[in-house]
Amino acid sequence: METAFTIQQVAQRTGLSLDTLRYYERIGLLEPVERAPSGHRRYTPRDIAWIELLLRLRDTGMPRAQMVRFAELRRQGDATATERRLLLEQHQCALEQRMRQLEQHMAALRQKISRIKEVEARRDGTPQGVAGTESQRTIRLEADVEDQRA
Amino acid sequence: METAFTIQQVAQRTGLSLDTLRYYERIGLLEPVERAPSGHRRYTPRDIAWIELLLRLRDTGMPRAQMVRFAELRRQGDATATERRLLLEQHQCALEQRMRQLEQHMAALRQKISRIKEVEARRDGTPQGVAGTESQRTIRLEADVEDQRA
DNA sequence: TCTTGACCTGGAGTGCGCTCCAAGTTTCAT
DNA sequence: ATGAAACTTGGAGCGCACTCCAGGTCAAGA
Repeated sequence: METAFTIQQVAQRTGLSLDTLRYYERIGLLEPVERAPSGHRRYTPRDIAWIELLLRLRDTGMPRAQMVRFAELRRQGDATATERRLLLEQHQCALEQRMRQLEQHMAALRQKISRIKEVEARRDGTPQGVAGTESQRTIRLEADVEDQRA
Repeated sequence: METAFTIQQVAQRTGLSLDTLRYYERIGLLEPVERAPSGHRRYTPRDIAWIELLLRLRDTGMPRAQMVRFAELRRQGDATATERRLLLEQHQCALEQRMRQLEQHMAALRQKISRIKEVEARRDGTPQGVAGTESQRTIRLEADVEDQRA
């Protein structure tokens, strides 16, 4: 009737370690998992789905406290649906903002890379006659580093 | 000739704390900063530019070891330009991948939110006659949570 | 001169998110 | 029946990235 998974199987499916799974339960991210008569944990597909959601939230930078809060709300059932939705929407906003910031960082990074390329070009492309000493070039061209004012 | 900033000023400009600035110097992210005769740190605009680059790298998730490596290369001057560029390009790739992953998480989040909205709609939109007990609804509708199988 | 505030150093402390360990069951294949 | 593998618990340990503290020096205005 109900498929049940061992902690090992869940670890494989989710990529979490056994220790981490138990740890998440300890800190309240997972509600206490069902047990076999032996005391071994038996995870339901629902548990797995929940873990997968948690991982998304974690990977998108949701603070631990917020995740615990979300887990608590979930335990209280559908009555808290709106509150949970608001929490997720808030997180969504934060994530959007974060992504915009990353875009900006990316642009700056691209710029930095092309500045370094210029340095490389000057270095490789101006081999007038014989090779000058390394130190001369080193001193002359290091300017790229401080080019970063913007 | 050369503008110099106190640690306080740099903290304000960069958003880092005094302690963090000193800490970065200790672990080699910043090369030893110039000192006033008194022993107080005097940061140059170049230092600030470097810190700003570091912050970008940090905020885009570059591992600390890689940042230290990058700092070391920079100290060695233009001779290491290519190596530095490769390092940045590698980081850029990692960042692109990360951003794609975030997009996916974002999509999943949107889906999750609309599922919760359905729950809310069922709850609010089916007030046939009188209000039923809270507990009844709670049990019936909690399905949304395990809907997360994909 | 005195005091206040900015700065210095070395080192200890913190919170997060695991990760590892020891000592003791339980399960399972042979 | 036996031994290895899987599981349990409570608690200690770890790496990161700061953050705080004590005890001292330095700078500048009343």
